[in-house]
Amino acid sequence: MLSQTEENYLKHLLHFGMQEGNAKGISSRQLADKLEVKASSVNDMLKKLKEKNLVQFEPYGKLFLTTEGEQKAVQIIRKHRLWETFLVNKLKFNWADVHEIAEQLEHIQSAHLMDKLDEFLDFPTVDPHGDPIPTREGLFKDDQRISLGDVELNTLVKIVGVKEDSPSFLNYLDKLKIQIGAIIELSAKEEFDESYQIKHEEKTLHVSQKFIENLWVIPTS
Amino acid sequence: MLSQTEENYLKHLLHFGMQEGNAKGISSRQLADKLEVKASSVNDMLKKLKEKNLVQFEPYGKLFLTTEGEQKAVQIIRKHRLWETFLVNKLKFNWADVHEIAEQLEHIQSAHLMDKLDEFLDFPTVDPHGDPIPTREGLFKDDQRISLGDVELNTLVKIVGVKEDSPSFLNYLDKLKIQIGAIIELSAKEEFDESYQIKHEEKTLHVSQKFIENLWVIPTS
DNA sequence: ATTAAAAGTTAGACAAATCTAACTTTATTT
DNA sequence: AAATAAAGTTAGATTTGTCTAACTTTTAAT
Repeated sequence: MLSQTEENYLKHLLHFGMQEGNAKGISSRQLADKLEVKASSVNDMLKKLKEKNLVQFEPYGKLFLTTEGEQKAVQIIRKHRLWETFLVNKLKFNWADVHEIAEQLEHIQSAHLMDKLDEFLDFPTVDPHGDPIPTREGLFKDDQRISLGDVELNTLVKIVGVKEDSPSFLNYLDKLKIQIGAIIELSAKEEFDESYQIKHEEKTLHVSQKFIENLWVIPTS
Repeated sequence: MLSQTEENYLKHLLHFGMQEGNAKGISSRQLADKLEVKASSVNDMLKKLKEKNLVQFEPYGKLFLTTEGEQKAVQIIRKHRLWETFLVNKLKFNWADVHEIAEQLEHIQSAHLMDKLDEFLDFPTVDPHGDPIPTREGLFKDDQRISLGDVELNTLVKIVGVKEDSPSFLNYLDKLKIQIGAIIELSAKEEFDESYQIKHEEKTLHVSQKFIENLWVIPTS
C-alpha cells in the first residue's frame, strides 16, 4: 500500500502529463515547486517510486510514470473527483471550497466505498469543475474540450469546465455569474492591454488572457 | 493540529472512559493492547500528549484526559459516527462493514464538512449501531440504554444498539434477523450452559451470556 | 567554446512513531 | 517480608519523509 505522500507524487506526475511515452516531460524541479518541497526530497521520493516500479527514470534523465504508476494515479484522480462531486451535488458545497477537502478524501482506502459513492452520485462523468471522472477501470471518456484561449473570435461556445480550480478564479466566475453550461461568445481582443471581450447573456465583459485560457469550452453548432 | 496517531490515542482513551475525575482508569498496558503497539510506544505518546495538555499523568500514576483532550476525542467520535451513518443510510453499506472505513474518515479535517454532512443526514442522534452521536458542541444526549445482561427475566425490551460492533457479532444478528428496534423478551436462563432463551417475533432463540451482554436495550412499558 | 546558471544528486541530519532490550517501580503471591 | 510477576519507564535503534549544504551534470548565454 502506498503512503499519502507517495500517492500525491503520483497524482501530480499524472497531472503534469507524465504518462509513459509522452514526449513532453516535467522536470523534477517543477514537481518540487508544485509539491512545495525541496528538490532533494523529490529526488529521494522518485528513487523510492522507481524501486516500486511506479516511476521510470535514470539519473539526470527524463521522468515517466510506468503503466502501473499511471493506473494508481488515475484511481486517485477518480477518488478526488467523485468526492468533489459528492461535496457539491449532495452536501451543497460551493465549488470553490471543495478542493482542499477532496485532497484529504482522495486518500481513503476502499475501492468498495468508491463504487458505492459512484452509484449514489448516479455515475457522474464530470466533476463540478468540468473535469472528466475516469471509470472504475481507469478509462477517461474522450474529451472534446478546448481552451477558450484557442478559439477564434466571434465563435459561440459552451463553457464545460475550468482548467484551474483555485478559489480566486472560481469565486471570480461566481461574481460574474458565469457557470458551467453558459453559452458565450469571444467577441474581440483589445490590443491595448491584451484583454478580451466576451458576450454572455446580452452583457459584454472584459477579461484577461489568463481568464480565457482557463476556461474549457466546446464550440456550439 | 493533531496527527492521526495522536487522535487515535485520544479516541481510545475516551472510549475507555478516561475522562477527568473518573474513578476507574485504564492502564497504559491495556491501551497498548488495544492499539496493538508496545507499552514503550504508548509511554512515549502519553508524554507527548501530556506536553500538549491533552492527557494528565505522573510517572507510574493514573491516566486521564484533560478537558481539552476529551473535547478533541468527542469530536473524533462524532465524525466517526456521522460517517458510519452516512455509509449505512445513504450508501447502503451493511452495518458490519462500515467500521474500518469510518476509522479512516474520522481523521478528515474539516469542521464545515461535518456540519454539512450532519445536515444532509438530517441530524441523526444515533449511529447505525445505536451509539449516540454527540452534538457539534460535544454534548451527548442522555442515555437510557441498559445492557440486556442486566435485565430481569420476563421483561419486554426494545433493542436500541450493540455494545460491540465486530462483524462477527453483527453478521450473527443479521442471520438471526434481529435488528435495532426489535422487541424481544428475555424469557429464561438455562443453568446447564449459562445460555439464555429469548423470544422474538413468535420464535424462541438460545443465545450466550456474551450475546445478551452486548445488546443495548430499553424496557418497554 | 567558455562560463554561468539551472537542474539534479548525494551525504548527513532531523522529527515522528515505532521498536527492542534493559531497567525501575508497583502489585501480587506465598 | 521476601520473592515473583506485572506494569511502566528509559535509552538507543529504525523507518519515512523531509531538510541543508555540497557537489555534479546539463543547459543557456555570451
